[in-house]
Amino acid sequence: MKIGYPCINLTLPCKGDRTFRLRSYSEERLVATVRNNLDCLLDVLRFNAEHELLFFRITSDLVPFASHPVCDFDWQCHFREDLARIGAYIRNNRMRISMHPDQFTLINSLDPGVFERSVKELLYHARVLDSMGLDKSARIQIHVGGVYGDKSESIRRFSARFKALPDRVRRRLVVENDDRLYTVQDCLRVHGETGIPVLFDAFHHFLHNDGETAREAVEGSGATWAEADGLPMVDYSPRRRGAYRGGHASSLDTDDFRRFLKETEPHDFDIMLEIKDKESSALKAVEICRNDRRFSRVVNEVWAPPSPS
DNA sequence: CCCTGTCAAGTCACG
DNA sequence: CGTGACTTGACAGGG
Repeated sequence: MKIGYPCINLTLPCKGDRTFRLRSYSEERLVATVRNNLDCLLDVLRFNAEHELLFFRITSDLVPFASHPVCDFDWQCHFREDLARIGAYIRNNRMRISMHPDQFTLINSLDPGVFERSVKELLYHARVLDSMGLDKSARIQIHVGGVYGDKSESIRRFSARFKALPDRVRRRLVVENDDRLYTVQDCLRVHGETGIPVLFDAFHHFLHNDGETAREAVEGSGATWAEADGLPMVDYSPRRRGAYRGGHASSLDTDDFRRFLKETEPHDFDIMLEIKDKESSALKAVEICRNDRRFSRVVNEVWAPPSPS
């Protein structure tokens, strides 16, 4: 099990997700911003390595407007060495990486233009990971998309579109259950049609499910990951007490986290803590796993399949 | 320098 | 049919 947090670090002074307004786009502005973001990313990764946080989500804002028509700059070439250096650092420290394009990326959209823009956005994400020389355990997670009045048809459309995606995108894509439309069960149907691994989001599952326990959902989604895909990825946010819905709680509820770990034993996975205070909660999680012998997974050990005995 | 309206992109629920 | 939620900060223009 590796423990991580998404996109930004609140301890360090640098900001790794700097962007700017489309109106103020210029090549100089882009280069300066990407320069800043890459430098900061390496700082954050160093911080993570020092604190045994080996799972990290790289922000989609690393290269602002990378998939927008306004951007005709060859950032991959210009920043080749920086990207390669970051990738080497990730590999040397056995870090796990994910990326998560935002809600505008919809490969099952009825609108061909939306689909087209989504492919460009996915290609951008794949290029970031490719430029870093990361293997296919570095994943890009998206939701299934819209329902458009017919979920089965929309799942079929997702699957058909998926099969036609560029290989560099297809090999990294995973689907995540969302909080209103597609449950873990729905994602498993997508897996059945495409073979895509299913990323389990515990918070979304709590808000939207088909009656199965978190344990069952972890087992079902976990079985969709082949060895070359890397360990299953799980997103976890604390449920906010008293609020049925609402955003992520501001800090880790250690009791709830312990309960989740206990409930899902002995299944191993890498866990992303999507919590407002970022690395602060992730560090708490590392402490919990290290100091509590009741938990069977070993943090940051190289994973091996459970022995049959 | 401070204030504040607005920011690339989509979909669904709600009133 | 129009607006807000999703999630949230910070960019950038105007005073």
